[in-house]
Amino acid sequence: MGIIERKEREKERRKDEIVEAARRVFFEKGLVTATMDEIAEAAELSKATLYLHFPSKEDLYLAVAMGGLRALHGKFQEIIEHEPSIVRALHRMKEAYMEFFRTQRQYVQMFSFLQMSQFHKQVSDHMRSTCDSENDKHWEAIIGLLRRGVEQKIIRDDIDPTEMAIVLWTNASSLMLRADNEHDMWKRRRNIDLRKTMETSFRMTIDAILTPAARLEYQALLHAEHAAVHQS
Amino acid sequence: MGIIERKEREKERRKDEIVEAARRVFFEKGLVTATMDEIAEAAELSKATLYLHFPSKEDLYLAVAMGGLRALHGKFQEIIEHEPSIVRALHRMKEAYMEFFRTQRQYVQMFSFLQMSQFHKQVSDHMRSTCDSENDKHWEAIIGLLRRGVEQKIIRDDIDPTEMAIVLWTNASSLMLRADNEHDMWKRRRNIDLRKTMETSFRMTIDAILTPAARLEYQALLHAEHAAVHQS
DNA sequence: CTACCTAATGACTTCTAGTCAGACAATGGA
DNA sequence: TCCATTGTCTGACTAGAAGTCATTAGGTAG
Repeated sequence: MGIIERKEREKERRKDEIVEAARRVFFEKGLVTATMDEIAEAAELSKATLYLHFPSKEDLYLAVAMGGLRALHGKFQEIIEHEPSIVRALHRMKEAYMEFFRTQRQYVQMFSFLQMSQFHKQVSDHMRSTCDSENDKHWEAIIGLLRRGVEQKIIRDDIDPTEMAIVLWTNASSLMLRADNEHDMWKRRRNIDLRKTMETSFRMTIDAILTPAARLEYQALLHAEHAAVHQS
Repeated sequence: MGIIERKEREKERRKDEIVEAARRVFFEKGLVTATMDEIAEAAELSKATLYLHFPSKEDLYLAVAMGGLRALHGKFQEIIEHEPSIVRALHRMKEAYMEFFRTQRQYVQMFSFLQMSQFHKQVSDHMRSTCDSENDKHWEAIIGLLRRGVEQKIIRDDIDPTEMAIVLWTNASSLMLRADNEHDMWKRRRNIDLRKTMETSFRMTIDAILTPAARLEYQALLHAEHAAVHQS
């Protein structure tokens, strides 16, 4: 009869509206300072209605974070599917990663929250498993790419693709978080640019896992880009 | 007259008692779930008394975390001062680091909290600057060691000691946090031991920053240790 | 027109961080 | 010995926000 489906759709849309309102409020105030009343006001709904759709503030926060993760994952997927060169794909994923957080800084803290299990006091099992499967997709994509790299002899065969995916992603995230919090402090006190430190760290890791031939390709790529930047 | 000094001492001791009680409660329940009433009970004081000594729950939490950081820093300092070989010092610091968090897992989340600025809603300026100077000491120690490494041609001279200190510490911390949260998940789903991943990541980074001669020393050290473990 | 179902809400409860006026205890002087 | 002072401590309180629920409103089917 179609009415049920329409209601389903409307319910989903309502949920999305709430998440979008929550995103705005959380972006501005962060998890702790933002209140459900403020989010309700931003969504032009009553607080009780929010609780019809999300069982807790933390669930709502995670829904916002998952939206961000999906967006970033989409960019990665796009690169993985369309870039034939694995070396270039890794490089472009790093660029996309930097760009994503440069333009949407607030996701840095949100993604880090996923790791802070002691703050997950009220997260529902349903949301937990949603996060889980979303995360799994993300890991699968990166691990798959590295695995292909090993098969194609781009990446050394004594490297475990899964381990290396964890190392790359975890290191990038944590340096990004530090940059988000302490960028000015390091610049001021010790004249360190944490953005550059991230680049250094990434480059070092990639250098360490590539086969000699691939390393040459990577260095040529960096060199070309360097030249291009200095030309413009 | 000595009485003032005695009062000072008693006040300090009282503060320490509160921190110790808080540590027990925070270790058991984490920042969010633990309540000031519980901590007051554990300290055998009223809640109002806690607030005479610490202006907020977060301040108290950070005081506990700083106690942990001081303890770890002490172990590092000990190694730095007494171990003449920089390669061995780095290795022993890694061991001390792993051991510290193996025996006191709860500090993993606590240290990570330092980076989650969005949760610092009520931290006093005084505590902020205490953390700051405590952190600074810690960084100075690691950076100093790496700088000596460069001077002694143990570490490659194109490495910036400050940058590398940040990379080493940040990467270790973030993998430790992931291991704390997701160890079982990775073991179960993909048969990955995150402890080993941490070792791999550390070894790779050290390998990448040492000069060729020092790298031989490092590999010999790992080899000897490996043999010793297999013998016992 | 009525019965029903779902979405929505205002008013409510509960919990906990943080406050404050006043009790209590130790010191020091008369 | 007694009083004044100072600093420590606490029970009872307030404020604010998460989460709940009985009730209302609006659309749908018979």
